[in-house]
Amino acid sequence: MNNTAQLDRSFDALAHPARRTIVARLARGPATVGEASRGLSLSKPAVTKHLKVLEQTGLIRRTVVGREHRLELRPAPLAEIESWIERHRTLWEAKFDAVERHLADKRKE
Amino acid sequence: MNNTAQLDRSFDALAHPARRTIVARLARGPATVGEASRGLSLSKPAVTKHLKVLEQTGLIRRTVVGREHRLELRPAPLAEIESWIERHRTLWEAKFDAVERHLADKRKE
DNA sequence: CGTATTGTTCACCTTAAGGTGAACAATACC
DNA sequence: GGTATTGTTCACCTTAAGGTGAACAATACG
Repeated sequence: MNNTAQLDRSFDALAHPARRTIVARLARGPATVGEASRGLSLSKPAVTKHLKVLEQTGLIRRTVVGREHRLELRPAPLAEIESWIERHRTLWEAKFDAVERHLADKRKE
Repeated sequence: MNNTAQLDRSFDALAHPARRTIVARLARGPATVGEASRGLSLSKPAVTKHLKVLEQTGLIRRTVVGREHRLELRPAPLAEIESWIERHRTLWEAKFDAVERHLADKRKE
């Protein structure tokens, strides 16, 4: 459940703006390579590499149909990241609230 | 609201297991550099560099008290990441559900 | 068949990330 | 004052990430 290596890859995959753009587009629905990378001013090899990262991370899936590659988002890694963050953020908030309460108690004295 | 550069830095900061470990510890409450990095088998310069990344990303804050540096988590970047992911994941789920409903409708025909 | 389209692979380059040991700085302690 | 502790800075090394143009592969289209 605490798969460090997978989280490494997921965070890393989303650290690049081009890859986040692609993910954001695929969140709107499947697309081909050309569609998913339109407007990113990147060479084709660069796009290919970014897609490979996303694919190996498990963030996207590819189906070759004719000469096009149809890409679709796989949200499981997103959910994993969200869960990791949510866990630690709320833990921190709990601690913080405890301190707040403690200070409030002291003010009452 | 859509601060790409900040998201770049935040995702990147959390992509390294050592930095995630430090963040996880600080979620339990403040700690010194030594405490926060205990058990990570890393040289001191390496720890210093990781802390610098976390600090510049805004994920931690440092208060020098005597010869110790007291570190505390700043959860805002975590919240930003969580929000980005949540937005796109739910968008995808909405699309997915729409397809599911469409298929269900077709099965009824 | 010839050619346009979609995308990958190849060979390469440059930069930055992550790591180290050694030296330094500042505070604490006896 | 001398020394231990806490942490950073310095100088360096190695590897991987990200980028490119050129060539290739496979399908589509006239």
